[in-house]
Amino acid sequence: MPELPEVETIRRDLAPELTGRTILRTRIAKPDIVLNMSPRSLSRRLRGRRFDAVDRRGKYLLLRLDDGRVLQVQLRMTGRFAIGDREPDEAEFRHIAARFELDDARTLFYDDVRRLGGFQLLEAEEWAGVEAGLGPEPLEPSFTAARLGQRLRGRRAPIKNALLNQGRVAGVGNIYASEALHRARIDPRRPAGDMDAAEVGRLHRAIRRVLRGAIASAGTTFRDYRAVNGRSGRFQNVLRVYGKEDEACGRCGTAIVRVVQAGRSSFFCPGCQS
DNA sequence: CTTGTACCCTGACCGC
DNA sequence: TGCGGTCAGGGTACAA
Repeated sequence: MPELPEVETIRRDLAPELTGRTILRTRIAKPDIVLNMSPRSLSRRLRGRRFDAVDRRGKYLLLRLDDGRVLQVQLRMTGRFAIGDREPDEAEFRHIAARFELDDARTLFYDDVRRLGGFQLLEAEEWAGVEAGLGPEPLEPSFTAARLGQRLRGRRAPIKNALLNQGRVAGVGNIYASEALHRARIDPRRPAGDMDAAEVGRLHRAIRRVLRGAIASAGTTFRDYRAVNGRSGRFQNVLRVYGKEDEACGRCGTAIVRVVQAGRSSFFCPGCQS
């Protein structure tokens, strides 16, 4: 799925379009994308509701409704949105799973090839419970190097795995974990709790730089990710290790290697990441 | 508590 | 052209 920068890009695309709009009708084409109730029940509860705000927390997109409930969206690997007054380009959006008809004669379309993503309509307290399990938001001022160090203290798991754990830090996924570790010159296999303060400091900086840079580039389109209405990101042009197995490290020239950690690919430079 | 594995689902790609 | 294996920006339910 989209990681934090991709979800943030989608949030910025959707916020001005949805805020203040009312949902006239919801049509669910693929029932398994509604995660905590029946599609009928979701449609019934959304009818007549207005979007008050479009927020993000970690990789969750939060469509806040005027009845205080939150329509929580997880895009996982292949979730996408389009909005318009007609069906989106069929070549790009061929697995439309949900349609939300709005009061301005347009429709919000949700497309998801693999259907790993989906929607949950939550009461405010239910969302608060989910949110309580998430780690700090890495671009907030409250996310300091000391806070990161405290979140990693005592962890024996490899640092790469710890970064993917949303309860440690929210929003970092497989691409940006590898990219941040390369910029911080830290081996992804290092036990998370073993790093000294200087290393944690470098990692903290690197996480923020990478995520900010990726937002400024409207995300990374490595494969499936698209912003609203099919726009690609540009951060793939400046990746340093992700997907670059056997290519020369831009910093030291050593060949980038790929290893598997927790079932996911990690890319790093054995020459300058220790 | 931790850590690893299986699984959800479809499609693209590679070697045979 | 087909077939099987592998892999994919994610996360959860289990078992050990």
